Amino acid sequence: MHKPDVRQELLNAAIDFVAEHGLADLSLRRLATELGTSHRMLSHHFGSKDGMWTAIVKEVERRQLATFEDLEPDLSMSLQDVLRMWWRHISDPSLWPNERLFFEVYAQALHNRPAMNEFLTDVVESWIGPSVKLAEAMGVPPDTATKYARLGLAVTRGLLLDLLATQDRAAVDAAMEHWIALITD
Amino acid sequence: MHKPDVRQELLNAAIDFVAEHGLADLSLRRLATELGTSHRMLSHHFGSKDGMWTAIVKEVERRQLATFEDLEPDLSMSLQDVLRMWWRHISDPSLWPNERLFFEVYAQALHNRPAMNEFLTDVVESWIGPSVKLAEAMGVPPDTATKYARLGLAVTRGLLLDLLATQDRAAVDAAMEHWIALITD
DNA sequence: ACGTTGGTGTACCATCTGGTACATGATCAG
DNA sequence: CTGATCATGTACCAGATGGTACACCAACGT
Repeated sequence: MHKPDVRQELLNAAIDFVAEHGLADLSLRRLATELGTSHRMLSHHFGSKDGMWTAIVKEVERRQLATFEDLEPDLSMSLQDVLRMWWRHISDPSLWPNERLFFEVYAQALHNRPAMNEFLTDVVESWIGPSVKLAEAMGVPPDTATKYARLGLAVTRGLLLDLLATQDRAAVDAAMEHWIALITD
Repeated sequence: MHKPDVRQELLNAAIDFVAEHGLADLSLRRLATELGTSHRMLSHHFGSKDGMWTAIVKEVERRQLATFEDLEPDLSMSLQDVLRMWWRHISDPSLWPNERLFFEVYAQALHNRPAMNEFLTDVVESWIGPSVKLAEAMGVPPDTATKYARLGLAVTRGLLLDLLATQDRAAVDAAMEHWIALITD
């Protein structure tokens, strides 16, 4: 264990905590205590409080993009089934803390919080790109895919917000099923 | 000017400020300074800091619901035009600060912030209800309206998030137009 | 005229905040 | 072994925070 990369371990633990409890009004000292270390260590490894938040935000961005990599597009599946698989994957309760954190960072970035300025620049494009690519791989014409991608992203995020707030799995799943039926009639 | 209801005036001014600048990591003293008063006054009129945030959140909820009242459903219009009018209304830049604040409160409520616990209970239902009522008034069958309402809410909020982040009016409007075409084909 | 009520200002408190100077200890290269 | 590097711990700082005690004053009912 020469280099356990303590910084990375601290970062992972920190994200787990803020994903569960939020990052608003969170002090370095409180976070450090929750992580079993001291605020002195967080300052040391991340430079400052802003450095800490910046690192967290970057990791949140990275995890968001990684969501796509977890998905293996099986070309033998129907388009409907790929969409269903995608929704089942992204709406899994194990991802809820990450998604709560995603929306919190999103909202704070909308208010020009210092550490989150760059978050918005790719928050839409970085999803539309892979979506279109996936759709094209499934045989959807490029212009059609582009037309649906932005709307599909809105549906996904809107229904996620709904699910996180109401936890009404049946109703939200039904709405997604309705969406899938609408675009693959 | 016997009772200018200084509390309500302070609350309105406070909401204008937090809508523009966010409420995370905002201290009573900073807010008071921005409002031209002292933190002593905010404590006096709202009881405590939590009382202040609670009052703000309740007002945000109230304003959200009031969005529907601004809309006059003209039964001579086509369903498409009503939807377009609704989107033009709710996506107007003058409402952006309120909507940024709405999403910030939403995100913080997802993390069980003390003053925002009750925010989530009606955040979906309170929109679906009026939506269904409006759709029925336009002649849409009740079960169809219910089926579309939840999905339509997700589309609206998802595209609002997109618009607030990218400010790409043309692309987001096109996506909404695509949605309207999908459900009114 | 008088007392009451309630908005406002001043001043203070204990606590917490982010940051840092300094010391200690562990690991590793030479 | 020795020196260097880096993670960690202790202790402190100046500033900000939420809250509050107290005094003051204007408006009001009587």
